[in-house]
Amino acid sequence: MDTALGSGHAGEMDRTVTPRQLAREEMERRILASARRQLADVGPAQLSLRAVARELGVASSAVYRYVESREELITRLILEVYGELGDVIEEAAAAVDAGDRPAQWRTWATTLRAWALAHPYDWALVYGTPIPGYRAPRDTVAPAVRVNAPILDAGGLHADALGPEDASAAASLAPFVASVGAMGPTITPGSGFAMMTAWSAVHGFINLELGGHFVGGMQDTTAVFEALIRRTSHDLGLTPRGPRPQ
Amino acid sequence: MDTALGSGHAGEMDRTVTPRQLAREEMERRILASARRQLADVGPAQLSLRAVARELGVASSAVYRYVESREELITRLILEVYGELGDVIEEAAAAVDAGDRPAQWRTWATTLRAWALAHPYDWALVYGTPIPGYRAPRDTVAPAVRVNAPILDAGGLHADALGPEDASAAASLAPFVASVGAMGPTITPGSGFAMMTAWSAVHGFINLELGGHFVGGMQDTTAVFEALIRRTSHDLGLTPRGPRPQ
DNA sequence: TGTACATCAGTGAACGCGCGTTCACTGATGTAC
DNA sequence: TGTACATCAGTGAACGCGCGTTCACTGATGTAC
Repeated sequence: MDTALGSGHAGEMDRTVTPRQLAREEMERRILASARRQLADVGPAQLSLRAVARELGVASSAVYRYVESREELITRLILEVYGELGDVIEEAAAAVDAGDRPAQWRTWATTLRAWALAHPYDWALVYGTPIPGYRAPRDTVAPAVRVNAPILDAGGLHADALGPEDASAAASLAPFVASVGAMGPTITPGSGFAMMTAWSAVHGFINLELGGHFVGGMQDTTAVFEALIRRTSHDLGLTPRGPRPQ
Repeated sequence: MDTALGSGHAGEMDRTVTPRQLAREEMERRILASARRQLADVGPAQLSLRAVARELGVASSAVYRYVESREELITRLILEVYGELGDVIEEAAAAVDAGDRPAQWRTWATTLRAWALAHPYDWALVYGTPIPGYRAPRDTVAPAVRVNAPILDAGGLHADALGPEDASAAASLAPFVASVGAMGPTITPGSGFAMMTAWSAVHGFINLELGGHFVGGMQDTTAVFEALIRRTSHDLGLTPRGPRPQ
């Protein structure tokens, strides 16, 4: 069967795509997809290569043509999950006026939470309790940053939440301030701190909600989360005043 | 061997404590202790009855004299961990002037974090990613509340962090407000919300720190956490003004 | 275009290990008379 | 105080299952001449 791809006599750079290569890519996709499905049933710690092979109707040893070890499969999953979440977040951010910083913050937070609730095990894989005995490699850092990039771009520039008594906190945040600066926006330690605090609040809320720790305390967690977004939006200096203590 | 315990002729209510009973209690303790130790090595999902038996130098079937199933062992561990954390928190709270609410808040938060860093797997068991397939029973609620009791008592009374646009959040918090009220202090939905937000920020910070998500961003996480405490203390209305955005 | 050799996806058996739970049993401890 | 019986902690073997990883192999696909 002749397709339009890799046309004519095989050039030197543009190698013809062989059926074998296509099959390999397809199988690679299927392995990752099956592992993702399993993740949702049993959690990262119980993820099993044999079960993946079983689901694909293939000898368990066959999987080793594609994956070096269970550990490597987990790493690939983590990368994939970060990548997907990054896509979702970026897509949501793109649908909102880039200059409207409160809207960007709100979008980031609600998208993150919605994704976490829809894919709790994917969430757990990247933001949950670390898997015992598993050590994430370096390649994991870049895709993790992409998830947070929109809010670094969008917010925190006006807040200054550190006072004189927080000097050592300000100093400690230097690496963060520097790495954000390297991405474009210049921020102060104080706004970096406001960012971290808001980030913590959002993560904490999501984790407590997923862990069932709000059960019996809140009727509509979404409504409370929306209020949390408004409040952190003030704290980040994105929205003027609003209700304050005292 | 005659001890002072259960003296004289065996009364009707005050049963003599037999060696068998003592041995049973001792064994019960040893099983839980061994399981706790294992938890720290392999995490909740991999906790194994056989490994506990092995560590105690006992046939694996012997454990079933003390524990109905793996599931029940996990429940017992959760209760024990909540209990211990509750003790630690209460002890710390008692060492601080009960009327000094900012100090109470600070103590609660630093104690919680210190305990989490010292016992990451115990922390994970109760506040981490839920164990796949495990469903916590009801008895788990009361000891969980005890952990948070000191701050419900100590703070949030002055904050009102909800405005008119947060009406549905305020309504949603009714059960929380009611259950805090049942414990003694009367709070408004707004201060309940401030509490939840601060609680989320503290939990989020601890989880992100434990997950290694701050690595490379902060030099001294403790200093930043201290700043977070000061900030949430303002937000709870415990400390007057302080640095503010804008 | 046809043949000879190299590559490599997938097989199936095996190694050596782990797990939770059950069951018939032995022997020590506890209790009633 | 002594004997007869009941309780129950702990044993060891077994059931039936799972796992990650290796290895020699078959047979299809790809490549060089």
